[in-house]
Amino acid sequence: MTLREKITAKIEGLIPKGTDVSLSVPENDTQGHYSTNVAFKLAKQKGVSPMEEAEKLASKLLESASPKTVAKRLFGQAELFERVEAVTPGFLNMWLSQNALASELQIILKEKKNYGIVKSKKKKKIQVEYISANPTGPLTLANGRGGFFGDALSNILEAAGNAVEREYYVNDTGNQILTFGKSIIASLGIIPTEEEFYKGEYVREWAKKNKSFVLKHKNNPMEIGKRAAKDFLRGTRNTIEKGAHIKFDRYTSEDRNIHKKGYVKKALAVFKKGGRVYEQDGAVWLRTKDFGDDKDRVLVKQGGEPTYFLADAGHYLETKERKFDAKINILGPDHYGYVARIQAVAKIFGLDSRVIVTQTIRLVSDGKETKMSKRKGKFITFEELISEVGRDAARFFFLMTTPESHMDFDLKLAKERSQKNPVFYIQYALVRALSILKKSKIKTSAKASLDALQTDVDTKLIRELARFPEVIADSAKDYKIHPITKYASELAKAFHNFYEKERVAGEAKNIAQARAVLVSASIIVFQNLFKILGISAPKKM
RNA sequence: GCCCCUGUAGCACAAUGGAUCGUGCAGGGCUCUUCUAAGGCCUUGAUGUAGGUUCGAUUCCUACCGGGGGCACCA
Repeated sequence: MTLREKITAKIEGLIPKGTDVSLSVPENDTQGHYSTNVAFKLAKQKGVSPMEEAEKLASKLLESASPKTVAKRLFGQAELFERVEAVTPGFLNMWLSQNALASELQIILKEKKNYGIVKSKKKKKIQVEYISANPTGPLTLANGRGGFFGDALSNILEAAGNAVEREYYVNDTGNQILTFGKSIIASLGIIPTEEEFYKGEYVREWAKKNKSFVLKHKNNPMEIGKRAAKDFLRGTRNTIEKGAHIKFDRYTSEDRNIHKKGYVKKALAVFKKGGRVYEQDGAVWLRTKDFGDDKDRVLVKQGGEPTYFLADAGHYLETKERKFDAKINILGPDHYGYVARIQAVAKIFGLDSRVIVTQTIRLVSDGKETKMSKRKGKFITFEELISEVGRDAARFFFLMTTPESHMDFDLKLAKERSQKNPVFYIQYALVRALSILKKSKIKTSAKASLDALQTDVDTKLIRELARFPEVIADSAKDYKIHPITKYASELAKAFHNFYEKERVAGEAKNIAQARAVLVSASIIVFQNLFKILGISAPKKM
């Protein structure tokens, strides 16, 4: 039970059932360690003044604590609050007791790497799909953004007690691969180029490197496209896994896992059986309008060929049949138009589905916009970003923002700023913590008395540590990552402040031992935090 | 034209309908005899415009003015 849950439970016990109690952590300590606006809600229900309600609640909270206090003290525990105050116009501010805070440290020491992790009895099986870039070239920054987001989101959902599969869906067949193959042939001047061909430098490079293969199969562009796609996917996997430390459990092949396993036909059969399709102009359409889409969508083209959309439907059916409770799909902004139709499909299959659309990254250079285009080959690749600014800096930089923010990105500035990236500030805090324990040579004992942790700086650090499970829980609920990066900065700030203001080595024994516990707990939380964010936990810098 | 996202300080970003709008970078000033100064402390500076709802609006609603993206039998 987190501190927040303990407080919430206490308040809920004093008010009518069904009233939502929400707690906030004020930035200013004079407004309490935790604060609630529940008095406003109660006042509205009863038609009285919020201040009156807040005052009543404040005295009740203190009363409810006191009868048990004596008994609790006998067992070495004290009450939750040190102080509760009602403040105009009706806020209820609460300060935790030193004992309540200190006991949280013992929990951290006991749970170690499980601190902040929810042990769920009924795990939900969730598939998270991200990146899924076409294997027709290098990864873009937008791919990278989605990749970092998906990776961290998967970590968070796992921490919240779910079983997560991280999936990369590879479109390794169909029209795009055909076009890709043709583009390669055209890049050698064998056939004339066309508007929709891929024209990046990487296309020509691959063609040159594989010239004999291209010449041999110049009448079979699909073959060439598939071969090139395989090569690019290998490069992509290398960038993602080794370069960016983005993990995947499964690379699902559209060709092998979906088409060849019959899921495309199966999906169509389900649609037909459910009366969701009709024929028009020689094509087969799905009634996605029934589910809020702008228009109905084609499943089978005039020539009898399935659309990508139908293949994607097959993919969703596969996910459903593999017994997932939910699927989260993280798409780039260029796929926005796709959301309504794929959600329609999910609904038809009865798959709990959520689509998160990340917004564009606008590439700027010296204040001017540079257009990114994969087909024209004008873009900064994800790989370049990682090698220029480093993986931890790149990851943190992207995770700091909400997915729906439109970022302006300047590689030159990013390089300049990579040295000043907040991620180093946070990692440095861990390094300092490790250093303290190493230099002071004090053994951390879980049984050490923590009464000596009395200064505001000590208390502030404990409070930040105790927020960790709360932040993780909130993020999992909202599918948001950036609050965690913000929390990481705040925790690091509290630690650096502690480092400057208080000492461990050289203090009286009881203080040194208590602070050693505090430092150990900090190390545990930093390490758990870094694991979830996917950044490295350095031992020295 | 229709749909989605978005407008906060010089820059990049935060803010479950809550209190004096936060953080980093940049700018100005202080700070290493002490567990790593990649640190600490102080400081300058912002909600696109006009209405509305509310005890309370950066947040919700309307209009306007900007920015990005999407509107294929491509994905």
